Formats: sequence, structure tokens, C-alpha cells
Amino acid sequence: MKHLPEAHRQLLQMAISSAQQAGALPMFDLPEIPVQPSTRPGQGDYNSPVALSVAKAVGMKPRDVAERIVEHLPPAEFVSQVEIAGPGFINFSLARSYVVRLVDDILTEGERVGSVTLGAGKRAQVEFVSANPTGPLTIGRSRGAVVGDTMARLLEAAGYDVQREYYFNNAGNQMVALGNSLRYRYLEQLGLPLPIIDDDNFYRGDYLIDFAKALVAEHGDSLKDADWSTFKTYAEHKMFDWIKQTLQSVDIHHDNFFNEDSLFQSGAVWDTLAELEQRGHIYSAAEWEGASDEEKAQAAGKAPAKWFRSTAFGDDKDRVMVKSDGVPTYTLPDIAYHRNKIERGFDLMVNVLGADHGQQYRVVAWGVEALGLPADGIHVIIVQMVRFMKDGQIRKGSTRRGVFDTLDELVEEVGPDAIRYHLLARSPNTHLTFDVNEVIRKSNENAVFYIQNAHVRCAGILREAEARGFSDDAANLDLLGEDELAFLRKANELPEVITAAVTEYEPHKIAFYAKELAAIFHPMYDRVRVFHSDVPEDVARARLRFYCAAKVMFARVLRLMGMTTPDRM
RNA sequence: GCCCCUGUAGCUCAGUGGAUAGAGCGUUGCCCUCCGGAGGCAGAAGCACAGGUUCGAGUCCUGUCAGGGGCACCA
Repeated sequence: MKHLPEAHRQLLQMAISSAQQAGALPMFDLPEIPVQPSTRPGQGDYNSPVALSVAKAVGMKPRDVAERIVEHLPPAEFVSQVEIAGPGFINFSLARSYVVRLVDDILTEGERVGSVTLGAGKRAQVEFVSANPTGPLTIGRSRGAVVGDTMARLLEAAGYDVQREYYFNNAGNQMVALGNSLRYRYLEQLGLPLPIIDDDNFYRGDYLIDFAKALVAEHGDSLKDADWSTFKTYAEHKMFDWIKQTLQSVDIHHDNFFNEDSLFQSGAVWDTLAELEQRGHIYSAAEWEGASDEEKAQAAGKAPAKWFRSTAFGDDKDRVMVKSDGVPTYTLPDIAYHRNKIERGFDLMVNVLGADHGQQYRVVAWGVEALGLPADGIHVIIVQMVRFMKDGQIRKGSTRRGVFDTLDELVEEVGPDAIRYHLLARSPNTHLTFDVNEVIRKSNENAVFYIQNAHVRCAGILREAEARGFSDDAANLDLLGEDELAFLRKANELPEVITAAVTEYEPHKIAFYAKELAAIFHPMYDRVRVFHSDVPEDVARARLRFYCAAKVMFARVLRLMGMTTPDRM
């Protein structure tokens, strides 16, 4: 399968160069040549407005430029016809022989169909989810989880060697609070005197009561004098088992769990601070340099903190790296973490964050810049907030108060495929309302099953063929009709969709492509029958092979979205 | 107040600076015995507002209006 816009681009490039050498066109700076799939019948399959865009620089009429280009176009096996239309568009039509052969290309490429070589020999990392293990995964994390995992799948299809990473903080105050909360629940189970616990530092969720019961069952009262850290370690492991299981239920698997604590153990956090200090980006003060008199008065007498002069990079306020009590803020280890990522030698590092972390991330990016590190491989996908609704009620919640909706519950209610599809099928930077009732209703009538049903129908035909002992051996693909060809042309857009999704960091493009492919398939399916009294055997053979290829296409796009590929509804 | 994101059909959303802006739901009318109709065909209906850049703007820039999120020595 070819990346057709790229193939056409090369043709145009050659044509322009040779026209220039022949003196038919003057020399000029050639911009990226635009090539796009045509949307309207009569305008070919792909077109380029390149003549329009360079006409001014060339000092000729667009149509004349187009003519000179077309005269010098080298022949290509996939092009059957070239026309100049409108103000100067160059329209290309695909050769029937090329399109028909796609059936065999698809079958040969199989589950990797549509892959491109963009990332061949390169390593990419996608960091996503990254929730601290203080409670079950909430629905608030689900969008980033789905977007991150789909991005990883697309990067693999683009040829990258991909690592999925989960970064978590097991060192901070939250984890101390978690340990103390479990200790409280443990002592409560044993009926022992309870410690005083600050409401703000108490995780109230019922799951800690369950953990405490399990602890009592395993250890009796032998832990009654243990401190928070014992309980924290237990809770952390238990929590991660749970989180992994939740993620697995939506077919998400991380390759690496990177914990913040390791950055302290290795000394990377303090090394990073030293490096920043050495480069002159850090100062000690009770209040930041640009603070108002009022703020300074409030800070008077406070022990000095260490500040990162982020205002030098465009921030509106400097940021604390080390608090006056000597403990670093979250930002410093996060900068150390990104340094670590870069040192691990990834060519591309994609970081999926919720909108609430977008601002915070800028400081980290400036920190990386301040270290003088190459940051051009780092890309952030900010996913905007999702409002989850059920029965007209907006769901919100806090892990600490123990009031929240979990991803487990959502999976239970709407199923993994519907979750993945609906959270994916939006541009990451649109705000989205996920109405559980609506999704359940729509999924039963629309997109999710619409796409899966295309796969089901192909599988049904293959089953029928097997039952009849009918094979596609020696199929003559020239017998395929316009309907099948239209599908195949759309199928051949997969490489460009994967390329666009990866280079623009917009994984939702695959969801829309999948729906478009199904929208071509279903009307065609009615007309293009295999086993029907009116269909001659040789035509049936060709169609059967075509449906084999169509099934491969639907399986491919469904898997790229992390969805299942049912053979029956 | 400052920063980020978003305003496209009644609703939910696509839309690479290119030709006549697309889907689904809803709505109006129609079609279907044969590989599972969770289908198919047709109709009505739209780029928040005002400037600007450009041969060409839903798309880029500025402003206005409206909505969402973020602005800790928390993570």
C-alpha cells in the first residue's frame, strides 16, 4: 500500500524540476507541494493546487503553470489520467489496475496493513495515565488513557519502537497520607485506639477498609506498632494491582512504571537542582524577586526557599523548586524526570496530560530548556476536560473524600469498546460531555457497532464460504466493480491517516477514518453480494477475496483504536 | 485580572489556506425475503460577531461577545 499523497508529491516534484531544466518554468523556491484526496466526483482521486500557490512567484497564470507541470510529469503505474481543472488544479485519477491490486496488497500486509516507515529505526515513548496510586482510577483519567494508548498504537503503525510509560509519585505527602489512612483503618478493624488524623490527610474511600480487612486476615495484629510507611507500601502495591487490572479491561498495558522515588534514590533530583544552580537559574529568597511589597511583607521572617527564575522564559512568576523546609516541590523531580527521559535516548517523547496540568507543564518545559537539553523531541497532548453525566446528573468527585466515579464502573456500564471509541472520537482539545445514557443508546445504534458490524458482515461471508466449501483461489480481481473500487481507494488512505495522526498528534483522526470506511462499506454490501443466484461463480470468487481484504481493513482500524473485532453480533 | 482551550445544521461533532463545508442523532418521505437490517435511498437545515492578511479564509492575525479549564513554598 502506498502513501499516495507522497507518491503524487514526488511526481510533481520531478515534473517541476524537469520543466525548470527545460526552461519551461523559471527557477523558484519550491514550497511543500500540497496534495489532497479529492472530495468531489469529476475531480479525480487526488489533486494538487500547487500551480495556484506558485503562480505568483513564477509570474505566470496558474493554468499555464499547471500545463507546463503536466507536460513534464513522468509516467506512474498508479496514475491513469491527469487533468487540469478550474483555476489550475491538477487532478489525478488512480489506475484501475493499481486499485484492484490493493486487494492482494491488503491480504499480504495483513494485520500490519497501512503501516508507514515514518518512524523506522526510531524509538518513541508515550507517557500517559500516570495517576498516583492513592485510589482507584477515576473516570477523569479515562480520556488521557484512551488517547495515550491509541497514540502509542498509531506510532507503532508508523514504524516507531514504542514504550508505554506510567510515571507516578510514591514519595510525596499524598502517599504519607495514604499510609496513615490505611493504618487508621487497620487499627479500626482491630478495635484498637485510633490515632488522630487530620481530615485533609485522610483518604475516606471504602477500598481502604477492604485493604485493612485483608491486612488483618494476612497479618493479624502484628502490624499494630508499624508506622505509616509499612501501610503505604502495602497500599501502593495493592493499588497498582487494581489500576493495572482496570487498564487491562480497556486493553491498555504499560511497559514501564517509573516512580518518582527512584529519582531521589539516584540523586537525580539534587543533581538537576545543582545543574540549574550552576547555570544561574536558581536563587534563594523568602519571596520571589518580582513579588509585590505586600507579598514580601507577608513572607518576612520566612526561611528562604529556592526559586527557579522561570520569568526569564516567559512565566509571570518565578517558581519554587525547594520549599523553605528543604523539601522539593513536585516540579523539581518532574524536571529531573524529563531529563532522565531525554537521557534514555528516545527520538520522540509524547506526554498526555489533562488540561488541569497544562500550565504546570510549561514550567517543566522551561526547566528542561534551562538545563540546555534538546527538548524538540518532547510533545505534549493536552486533553481537555470531560464532563461525565448520567441521568442528567454531572459526576464529579474527589479521591480524598472518597466520592468519585471509577473507570471500573464506567466499563461495567457502557463496555470497553464504547468507552474507547467515544473518548477517542473527538479532537483532544475539545471539551467533551460523556453522557452515559446517550453513549449506551448511541452505541446500540451507531458508530461503535456501525464499524464493528462491517467486520461482522465480512466474517459472515467468510463463514458462509467455508460452509459451502467455496474458495477464492485463482480469483480474477478484474471482475470487481466500481463499488469495490471505491472502497479500495478509501482503504488506501490509511497510510496517510496514520501519518497525519502521528505527525499532528491527533489520534482521533483514526476514529473518523474508521467510520468513513464503514460508511462506504455498508451501502456497497447491499449491492455487492457473493452468494446470490444472479452472481456468476468467477465474480463471486473475486468478491470473496475482496471481502477477505475488507475484513483485514476493519480488523486493522479497530485494533488501532484498541477495540475488539467481533465475528458475530 | 492573567494564561490555556472551544464557538460549524435543532443536538453531538468532522473539516491539511484551495473547487459546490461533511457525518451521525433528531426530523420528512421511501426501499428491503437470498452472506445476520444493529442496513439502504432521498429531502429540509449551518461556519458567534466585526475588521485584517491572501489570487483564495470555517481554517491564519487582531478585537468583541459567549462557554469550559487553570492560576499554592499541593500533586
